[in-house]
Amino acid sequence: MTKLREEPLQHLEIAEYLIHNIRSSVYEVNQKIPSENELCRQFNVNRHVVRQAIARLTNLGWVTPLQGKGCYVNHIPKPILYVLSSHTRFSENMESQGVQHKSKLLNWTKGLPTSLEKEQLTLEENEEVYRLEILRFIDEKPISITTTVFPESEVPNLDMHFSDFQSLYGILLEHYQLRPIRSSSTFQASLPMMKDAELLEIPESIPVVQIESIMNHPSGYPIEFSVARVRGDMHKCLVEF
Amino acid sequence: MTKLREEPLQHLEIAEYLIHNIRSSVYEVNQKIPSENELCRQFNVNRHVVRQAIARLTNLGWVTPLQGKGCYVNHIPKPILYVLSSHTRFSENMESQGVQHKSKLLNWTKGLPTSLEKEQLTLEENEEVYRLEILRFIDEKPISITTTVFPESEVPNLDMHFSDFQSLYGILLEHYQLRPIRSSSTFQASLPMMKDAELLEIPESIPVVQIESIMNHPSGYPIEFSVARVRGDMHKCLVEF
DNA sequence: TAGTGGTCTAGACCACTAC
DNA sequence: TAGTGGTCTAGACCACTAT
Repeated sequence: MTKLREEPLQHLEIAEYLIHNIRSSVYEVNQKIPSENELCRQFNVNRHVVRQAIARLTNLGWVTPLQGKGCYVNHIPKPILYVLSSHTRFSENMESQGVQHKSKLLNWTKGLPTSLEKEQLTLEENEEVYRLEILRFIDEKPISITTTVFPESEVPNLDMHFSDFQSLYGILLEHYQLRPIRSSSTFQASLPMMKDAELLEIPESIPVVQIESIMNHPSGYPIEFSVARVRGDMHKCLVEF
Repeated sequence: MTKLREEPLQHLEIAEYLIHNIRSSVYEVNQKIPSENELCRQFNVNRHVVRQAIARLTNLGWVTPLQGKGCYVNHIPKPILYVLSSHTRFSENMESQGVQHKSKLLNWTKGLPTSLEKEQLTLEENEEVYRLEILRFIDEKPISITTTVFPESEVPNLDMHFSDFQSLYGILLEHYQLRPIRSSSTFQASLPMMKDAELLEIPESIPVVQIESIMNHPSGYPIEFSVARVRGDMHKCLVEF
């Protein structure tokens, strides 16, 4: 009996075949790739091998399998440009590019800061903070989750203005005549936490950029510390010097 | 016959168990986790299920399996801070933090630019460029790959200075009295290309930050366009305003 | 030689979707 | 009901490492 299989790594070959077909639009965006059983017949391999190949594509963000339906080719959007400067805000950035956007307040708390927050905002002992979690959308698709923290003393009764939440900076400007100025930002690529991946509707293996920013009061002291987790594939950040 | 299995998703449970044990240092860094067969016995499941769990950990960057040896817990380094400003360079950044670093010229070419390069460097028709690929190390571990492009006219005979390559900016300063100034940078998270993942010695599922920079001549026109792919887990970029 | 991870086959049952 | 992807079992052979 001669062995049918001469070269190993069939799952890699199948993965490459599939990626090639996606790249060359043989399988079109938002359409299905052939079913697992179909690919088994096509390559004359066990279903497990096909599933290994598809797992690879899923991890790399090419496709999303849906139980009972099929395995769909993802739409990889052209990344939105986000200009990082001392004065730019999310809304302004999106509007300057003519992009339809939206924000949603996921939840908020008032209480004692973490030690990191305390340090970044140079808070006094026992000073309380407002902590907001905001989910932002572009073209109805979630793009980022931001956790942002203010000293309670700077924005007293902030939560009174949360009904019909639209824009954080709208609230600050309207009710506190406050226009925070970006002092510094750090950014880093990482994999999302499971909770963030769910909210952003991406698999756990799609990277996010984590952007930590410190915003100052116009008179110079820090009043906001925020940590944003942004879909890496939808977002490109620009800094000019 | 009662079914032995009541709840599904055993591979997820095993993955969580393993991650928990890594977090709490039951399995220590640079040490092995139990072998696949060991875990099969421990959880009384098929080896395939255990492998699914380990694949998950591998994708998330927790462990690296080595054929014939075992599956080792990765060391997740504290990210190096890289300050992005108009004048900072890689070497200076590393030295200011007292970090041992090194650069290696992987290869270089001289020829016509791509359309992107031509646009970014505002080149004339048929103007040639030097294109260098540089691999950088911190503490002997690869951290980034940079493709950097110069108009040939700005650095004539650049390749004459590549023997004993140490620092790109050293060469520019010594032989051309040139100190490029950062004009703008964009950054974006993504998964590495296969070739980059190999050079950076990371699995394909570990994210990288892609940083595109345009550097100007002191008199203001662009003379360098570079694209760096940096290990996301080893690198944190700081911008001050 | 024994143990490890890498690959593959063959077959089963389940949950979900479409019809 | 048929087809899809999700999960799991049982068993095999391979390549590599340690001894």
